[in-house]
Amino acid sequence: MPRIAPAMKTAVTEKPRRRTQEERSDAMRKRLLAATLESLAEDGYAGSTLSSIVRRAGVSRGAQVHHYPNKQALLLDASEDLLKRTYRRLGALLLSISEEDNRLQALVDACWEQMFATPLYRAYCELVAASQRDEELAQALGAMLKRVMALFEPAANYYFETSGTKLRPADMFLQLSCLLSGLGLQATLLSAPVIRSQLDGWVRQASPILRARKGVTRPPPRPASWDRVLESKG
Amino acid sequence: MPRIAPAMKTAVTEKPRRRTQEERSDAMRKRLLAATLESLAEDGYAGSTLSSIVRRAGVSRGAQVHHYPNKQALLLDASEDLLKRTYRRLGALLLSISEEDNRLQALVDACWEQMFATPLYRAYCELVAASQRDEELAQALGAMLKRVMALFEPAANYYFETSGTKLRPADMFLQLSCLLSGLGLQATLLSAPVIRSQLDGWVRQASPILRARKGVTRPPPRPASWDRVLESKG
DNA sequence: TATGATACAGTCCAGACTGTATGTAAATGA
DNA sequence: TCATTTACATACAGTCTGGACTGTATCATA
Repeated sequence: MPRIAPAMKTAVTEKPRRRTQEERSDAMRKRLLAATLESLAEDGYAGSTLSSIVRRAGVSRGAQVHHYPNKQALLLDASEDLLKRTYRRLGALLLSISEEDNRLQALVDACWEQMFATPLYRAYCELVAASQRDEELAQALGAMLKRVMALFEPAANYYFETSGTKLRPADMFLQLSCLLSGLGLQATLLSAPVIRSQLDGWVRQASPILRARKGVTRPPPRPASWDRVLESKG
Repeated sequence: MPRIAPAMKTAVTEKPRRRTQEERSDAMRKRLLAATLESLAEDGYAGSTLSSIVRRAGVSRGAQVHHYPNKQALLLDASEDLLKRTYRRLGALLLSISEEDNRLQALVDACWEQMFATPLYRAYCELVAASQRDEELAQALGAMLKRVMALFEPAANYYFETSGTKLRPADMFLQLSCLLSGLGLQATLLSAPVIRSQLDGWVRQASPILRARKGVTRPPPRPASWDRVLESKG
């Protein structure tokens, strides 16, 4: 396989500016993690072999083994990356619905489209299934779930209030997340109308007891945990 | 490896009554299918190799290849078997709640414990995940889901009635099934109290609009499709 | 009972996967 | 600028998998 000669490289890119070691490592890890999550979503857990991942990332086998001593380490870090991506999406989502008038419907639709009907959620499903037989992975995912719930909970209670029930908004949205999980898992087996009707059904059923707080038109404050997780990377 | 000599075999069992070819085949297939579903639940899709399955079934590699030309065929038949088992469980479940006073709570609890918090559901999850990359399996599972829903729908409308909503009982229970799917998927990641509160939460929230029909104390009639699916086997 | 069909057992093999070992280029820092 | 560390590439070894193949026991039937 002919590789680009250094001379030619510089001739083309003009300024290949010598990258620092850390930059190189970060970029490489980023590529590997992205490729891993892609592979999990598309090829499944079993199909995500190290060979296929590095091929997808366009790097050599050696690069992977240099950054991750074994497959398990790569997948654990990929889970971590999955959490970060989820955080970012959820943050953007909560922010985007702040100025919707039908906030509940908007939230449900956005959650479905941006969180559950996505390749990232497919990757999550694969990891959850695999965690059944991988104690370490199970712990990582369990902690991850807790942290996401911990982020979502205050936001839910900030945006909404319940009436005529003992359930708090956070409980309702936990229910929603379970519902969306189930729908997402079987999305490819169910017809689009069935999914649509389930989403709308939940909204119709929840709206009498779940109201958007009046006067709250700004997104909730960023919780501290947010920054702790996203310290690195943009 | 010393195998039991035929003479010894007869001496021990006394009446080994020559089995007919069909009996032998059925018994063998039964063992293979049971082992396959077990393996799916315990070892996952990737871990369910032919070697591990035949080992679990206690038969030779040759037996499997004789009855199923390849792995795909075995898994497809295992999906079919999964459907049959689900049918039986659901039937028994619907029958068992016919004489409960708090029918809704009983149904939800029974569904969770007997349908979703089970190894069989784990096997289903593995198959669903795999169906993402196996068109044939996806079709089989999709058809299966439809048939189960078709069985459940009339039963739901038979036992229950809704009030104050456009949703029919069947819609409510489809929502329940999605909720339970999501809970089941992540059961090992969630704490028991969270699951419990979700189950109870749904009941509390659904009970105002979902009432058990008065006077209906007998199980729904067996639909015709039932017998078509369970024609063979007990 | 003889003969063909069916059911099952055990083995072999090509390919694939993971982990490791070794070699080369790039960056660091003294 | 040069030695040393870090980043990456390539080759290889050992293991496992699925499918093909061969041999044997059991059953159906004429």
